[in-house]
Amino acid sequence: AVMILRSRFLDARRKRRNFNKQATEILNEYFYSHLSNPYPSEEAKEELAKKCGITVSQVSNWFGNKRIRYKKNIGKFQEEANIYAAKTAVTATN
Amino acid sequence: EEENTNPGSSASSSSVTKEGSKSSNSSRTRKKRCPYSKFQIRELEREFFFNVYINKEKRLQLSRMLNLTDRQVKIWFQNRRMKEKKLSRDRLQYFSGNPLL
DNA sequence: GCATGATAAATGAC
DNA sequence: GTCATTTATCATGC
Repeated sequence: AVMILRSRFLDARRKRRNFNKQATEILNEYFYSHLSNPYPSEEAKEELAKKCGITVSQVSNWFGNKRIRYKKNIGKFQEEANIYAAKTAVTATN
Repeated sequence: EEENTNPGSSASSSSVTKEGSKSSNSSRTRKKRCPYSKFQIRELEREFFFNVYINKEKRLQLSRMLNLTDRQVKIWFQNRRMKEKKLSRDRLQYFSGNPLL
């Protein structure tokens, strides 16, 4: 029994699984609404993790990857940026 | 699998002039990340098993054997300790979740 | 075939 | 020393 759990834990680590659409939505919302400083605090990470149903480490990984990949090719994310900018504009202006 | 010889990653030859030196740049050029070979990893892991903290003496010895700088060995142990800590955290979180069983 | 999440070297703050 | 991070690389999904 323990062996099963252990093996499942070991190979479940590096085997990648995409996050569900809702989680990605939440993460992107935060990222593009904090584009000038996309560094969530520890508390913010915990909250995001809870809302997304993932671990804090996964949140950190996501932001790390997002930051550098965005920086490396801003053009590729322009459309995505506009989408989330419009989405959060409502709350920003009100 | 090759083992990096010069960290400067610069071109060939000469080299050993106290690499890096600072002729001008203090740190503008970040060293390119180069994955270590299986052999290097095995030896590092072996030492880590005996000692999570490595002394300066063994560090120098190990760095020579693996053709790495002391700084690289030092950094490797630091990263390895962080990895161990994270593994413990994940393990705890995973088993506490009790998804099945 | 790239997109994406996780991990491995390397840096810097403290 | 720890630790968040940057960056490249790895491994997988699709």
